[in-house]
Amino acid sequence: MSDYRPQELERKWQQRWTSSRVFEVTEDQSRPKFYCLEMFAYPSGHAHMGHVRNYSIGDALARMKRMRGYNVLHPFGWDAFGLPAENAAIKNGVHPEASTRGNIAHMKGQLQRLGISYAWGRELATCDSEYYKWNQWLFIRMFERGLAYRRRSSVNWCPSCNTVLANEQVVDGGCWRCGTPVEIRELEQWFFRITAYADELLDQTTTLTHWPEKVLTMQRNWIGRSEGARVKFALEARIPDPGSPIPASIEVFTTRIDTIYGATFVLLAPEHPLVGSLAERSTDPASFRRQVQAFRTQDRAARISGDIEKQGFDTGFRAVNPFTNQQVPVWIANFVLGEYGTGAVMAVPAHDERDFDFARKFNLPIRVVVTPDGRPVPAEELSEATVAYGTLVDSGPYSGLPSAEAQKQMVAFARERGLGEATVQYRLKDWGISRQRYWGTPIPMIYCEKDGIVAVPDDQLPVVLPQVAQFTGRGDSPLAQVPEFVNVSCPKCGGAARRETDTMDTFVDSSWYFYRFADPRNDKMAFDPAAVKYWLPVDFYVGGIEHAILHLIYSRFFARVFRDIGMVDHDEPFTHLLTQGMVLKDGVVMSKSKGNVVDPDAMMQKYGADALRLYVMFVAPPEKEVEWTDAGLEGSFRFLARVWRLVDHWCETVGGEGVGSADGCDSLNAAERALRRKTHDTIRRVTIDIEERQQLNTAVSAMMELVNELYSFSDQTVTGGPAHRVDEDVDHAGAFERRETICVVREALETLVRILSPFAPHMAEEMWEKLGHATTLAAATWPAYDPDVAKAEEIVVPVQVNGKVRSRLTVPAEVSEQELERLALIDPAIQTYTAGKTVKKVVVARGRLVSVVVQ
RNA sequence: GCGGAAGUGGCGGAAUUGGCAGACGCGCUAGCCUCAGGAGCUAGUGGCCGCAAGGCCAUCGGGGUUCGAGUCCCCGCUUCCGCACCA
Repeated sequence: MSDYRPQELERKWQQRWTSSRVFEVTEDQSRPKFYCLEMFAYPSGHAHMGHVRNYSIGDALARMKRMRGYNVLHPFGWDAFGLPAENAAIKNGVHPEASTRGNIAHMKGQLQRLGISYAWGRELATCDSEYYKWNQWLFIRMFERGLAYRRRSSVNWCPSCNTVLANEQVVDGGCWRCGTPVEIRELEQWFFRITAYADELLDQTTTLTHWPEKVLTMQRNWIGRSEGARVKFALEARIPDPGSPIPASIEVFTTRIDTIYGATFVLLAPEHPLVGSLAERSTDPASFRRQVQAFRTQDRAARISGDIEKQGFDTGFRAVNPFTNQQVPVWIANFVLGEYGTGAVMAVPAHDERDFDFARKFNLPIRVVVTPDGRPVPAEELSEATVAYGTLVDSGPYSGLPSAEAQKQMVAFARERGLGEATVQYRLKDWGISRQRYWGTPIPMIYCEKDGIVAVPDDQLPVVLPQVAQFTGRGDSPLAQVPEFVNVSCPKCGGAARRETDTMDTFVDSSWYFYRFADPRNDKMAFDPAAVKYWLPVDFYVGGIEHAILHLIYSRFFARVFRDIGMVDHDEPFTHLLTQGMVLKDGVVMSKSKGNVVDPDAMMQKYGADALRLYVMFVAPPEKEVEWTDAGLEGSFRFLARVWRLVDHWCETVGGEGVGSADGCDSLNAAERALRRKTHDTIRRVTIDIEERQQLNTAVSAMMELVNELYSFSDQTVTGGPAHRVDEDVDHAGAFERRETICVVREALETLVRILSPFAPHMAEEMWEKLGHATTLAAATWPAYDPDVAKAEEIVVPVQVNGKVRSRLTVPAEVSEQELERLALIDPAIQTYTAGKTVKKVVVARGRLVSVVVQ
């Protein structure tokens, strides 16, 4: 008898897996491939429970699929560039490269102790020039195609991180990383034209049938397509014209052109390009500018704290509603967004809540032009805006038309007259990728006085990140401090030029790493298209919901870019997405600042990696949040110890080479048949739970049931089952004379060990060995389920009378419906309820239930 | 406000197509074993009534469909998540 001591045996099997290279793969055409991927890790220094859960889930699937005969690619890597390493450098002077390498080494050790079946031979880190060289290569391809471009723009600036943020990285008005309120700055920036793919990214969400609905919804909302029209409102010519000419009209964007007869004023965003000219020509330019400035500064800060009051002022200028030909006042309003649509809107107070509030506050006219039934309603009767579609009233020739039809005709009219046209607006904006930081991929561009913006020639890639000794945290790009980096000769004219000193957003790195895993050591190209064609798309991708927008939309964008430059032949990179829930402690996310972190290393030290893995999969379905409890982990440990004792008890008796089966035994007694049935039914349940449902918690439950059954079987079979043997240490081997018992138990144990191996691989290997197998379990075959064996011979069928269960019939599984009905009606317990009453109806659900209705 | 998901014992959670609600585990109770137990084994564990057999009530609340509803439909409540002045 030996006790379950996970630590030693886990080390043993980890070493064997490494030395036998069982998890390394090639493009084996003879087997179906399966690409199982967990989101790679930022090397923060320590793996946390979220990592443990993420990788345990992925590993269970990878190991199971491998045993099912798939050629499984299961790689891991490091999202190694990023701000924390650089901020640490500013604080304590350790170079980001050094701290990152150290963190990777430590975390890799942790993951190896967890026993995740990674193909470590394919490991990559994005901070290696062998990797980021291809970021640069791809950037240049995008530049050539107009998908990467440079422009001056207002950008989100985090004053704490001292760098720019993409729109996707601004959360509640603050930095996604540190929460500091975001400021607006004007900078020259590089952008990726993700909007060129907006429609495709939106439309193809419908093809992602194995993605969580929640993620698709979030992406759809983020892209935010809305169909409408741009319409020009002519500016009144009465504007005095000292100085520069100004546009003759204001273009507005609207989704409700059918309400244009109710457009009684025009609103401009404080950022609208026309504002300067209007100020200049206004009666009091100084006051005009002061008010605009107040709105501009107010905007961001106010948005963080929540609602802001609607404010605005009359510019004094007038525009003409092109449908009514009436003059309407032009106001500037703090709630109109400069970056959406045209930065100008036609205000229809009767049919838009915001415009209604604004009109009421400033006493502007309201006109009702759409009603549910086409009957006019006086504006005075409105207590709030009516936003719904209906029938037009007081709308000239369009009166009486339904909204939808009116929209069509009005757009057509506007187009004919050159007043406007149908257009589509997106909430999605181009992806700003310039970062004024050091620890990232240098943008491979050169600025020449003569030739302008010039790409670094391919044969000069990579542009290697230079060594920088001092990290000051000042707001400018650290690379600008390195003259030998900055000063280059122009690749075109050879004259003096300077390099771009910004680096790329690290989300660029993570947008295509899953392709690189297919061919990670290629030094001629980003990846061999043939290797990617074999492995991609990723069959199963596991990661946190926090990447629902950022990473997952950028990756879908990059897949299309690679497709359009001819390197991949699919549209979508991830077939099946599983977003695992967070691991909480005391109801909140574990974090150092809250002091509620449970350290995976400590848990592995105490209970072993297998128990930890099993626990995080058993505690709840993968996508749910879970609350960490030590007691739960102990329970999982106890279960493994229970399995251990069971196998320990039986192994000498039933062990042997080759996988055993009870197929040949045809003289099984009832207990043996029952155990076989449970064994095969467990295979069925666990297989479906992992492969089809990813419901890992119920897979574990099923195995626990089998173990419970094996214990009772042992108790029935021999005096002193495994329980007693612990203390008595008696050799019972001689007690088993029945060959059938040995066959059935062996089949059950070999099944159990194999289906448990995706969850507790080390212990499963050890038990597999104890059962007499010389080859590694990691490469063993998943047990086959025999439906005939799993089928019960006898079933218990409940019988209801008027909806309440009154009796149970034990009948042969093959029993007919007629026979079931007959048996139910003659059952004494049922007859006590039917006596003296009329049986109105009997419903038989074959194999499930009999329902008798009496009156 | 808009959009999404979900409400089941003391707790985490089960329940194929509408078919025995509460699998499995945690916790708790009792017994056995033990020098000891934070080990192991056995049994019990939704509520109420009952000595018992058994009965009644129970899946957020209220209606409905059905022989039969946690599951389907309608109304309402609550919670969580995402977006949020996007015209």
